[in-house]
Amino acid sequence: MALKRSSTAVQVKELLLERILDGTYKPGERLIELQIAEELQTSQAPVREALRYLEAMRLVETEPYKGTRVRVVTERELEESSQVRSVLEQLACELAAPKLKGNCAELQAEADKFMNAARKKDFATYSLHDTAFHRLIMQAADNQLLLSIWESVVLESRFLRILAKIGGENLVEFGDAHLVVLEALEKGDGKTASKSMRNLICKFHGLKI
Amino acid sequence: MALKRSSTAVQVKELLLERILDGTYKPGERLIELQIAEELQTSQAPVREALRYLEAMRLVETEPYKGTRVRVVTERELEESSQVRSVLEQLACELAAPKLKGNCAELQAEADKFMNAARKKDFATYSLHDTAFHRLIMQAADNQLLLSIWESVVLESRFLRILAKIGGENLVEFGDAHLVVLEALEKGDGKTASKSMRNLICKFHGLKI
DNA sequence: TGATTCTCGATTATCGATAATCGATTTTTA
DNA sequence: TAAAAATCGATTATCGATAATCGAGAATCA
Repeated sequence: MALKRSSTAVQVKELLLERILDGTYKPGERLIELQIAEELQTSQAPVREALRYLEAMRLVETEPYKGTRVRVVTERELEESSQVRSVLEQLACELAAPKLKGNCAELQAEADKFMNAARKKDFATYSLHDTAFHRLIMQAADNQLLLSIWESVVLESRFLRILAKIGGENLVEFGDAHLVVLEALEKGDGKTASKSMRNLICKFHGLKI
Repeated sequence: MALKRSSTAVQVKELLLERILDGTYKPGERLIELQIAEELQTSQAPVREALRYLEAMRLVETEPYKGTRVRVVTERELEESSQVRSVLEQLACELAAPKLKGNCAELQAEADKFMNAARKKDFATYSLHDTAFHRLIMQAADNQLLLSIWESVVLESRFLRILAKIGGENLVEFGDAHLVVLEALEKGDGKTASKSMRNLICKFHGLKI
């Protein structure tokens, strides 16, 4: 029963992470150590450690004596992360295909949910299940490093911004493209799945490759 | 002239990083905060922050109240990192090809050096220039995220361990495989370069894909 | 004896205080 | 008056001290 407690620093990290992702802290906003420490009834040291984690995750930037800010992700960086994501997911499809052959019930369930949301133009729900769909594939690939890099890249390319770019009109089309991947995986055809996945990410994220 | 000072924590991080990579600290070895602090004439706090950086880089592992150890990279994880590396470099070749078309002098220089080392079975020199060769391509891809992930993955898959697996006998063959990539890049043929690169990494790192 | 509890030194986790630095504002100076 | 210097509040960087916890061995007990 490895229920491990976690240090204050880790808890602070989790909280700050959540707040950065849900937009409580906006891009560019300063994170003031003593303010956070006081709010969370702790001291400066654990907060600083938490910020070092987030810095390594590229979610915040720190300059000596100037403090820490939520990183502003530029359009260019968003493109960069989509490029990287496309090959990470391509690899995941190849690796996951054998395991998912004839075993795609969970994937199908998520696909149903995001297709439903797509028809209703419900971005939030769409995003939730789309991400879950992709994460299932990443997990099935059974490569810890791949998964952990993917998680951090997905954080970087805040999904909602990508969806905004795709636009409500194309949401169904975008969802449909996922079904091709799903079919290929169901058949265990990693080659097709990985190609389709890469195309889907590149196409809808506006990459030319 | 952005010569920025760096905090004690960053300096400590750099030092520990160096020592982990050059083997001063062996895998599994404990890093004791107050010991390091005393050695470096600083206090515990900056050392802890440095360890948080290294933790996020997956170079060390920390358990609450048990301390921090240099991570032991298993054979399995080495494979995982090679898989990831193969697609990162594949992408880099695609992206870098236009820029490197007819502009591969630097790459050629590194290739000459590692081929020379390969013939002499000089692992250390080989490793140096092989890494430089790959890094030039990664840099030419002009994607900061890709580069930074690649750097961390390369750290993870300590190169010398990979080379040991390849063995002195095959070093020349391994080096030769790089020349195919080089030729394709020189022609600006990203498709061929990226395929050859992926094959080369997979084949010599013992992956089946 | 074999298992359990207790004790203790080592180490990590956290805190509160102080030093160093920043940026903005005010004051001084030429 | 415009530039330079001094000042000041806010914040980060670092330190030293203390609390919490761990692991290993000693002591205890059945």
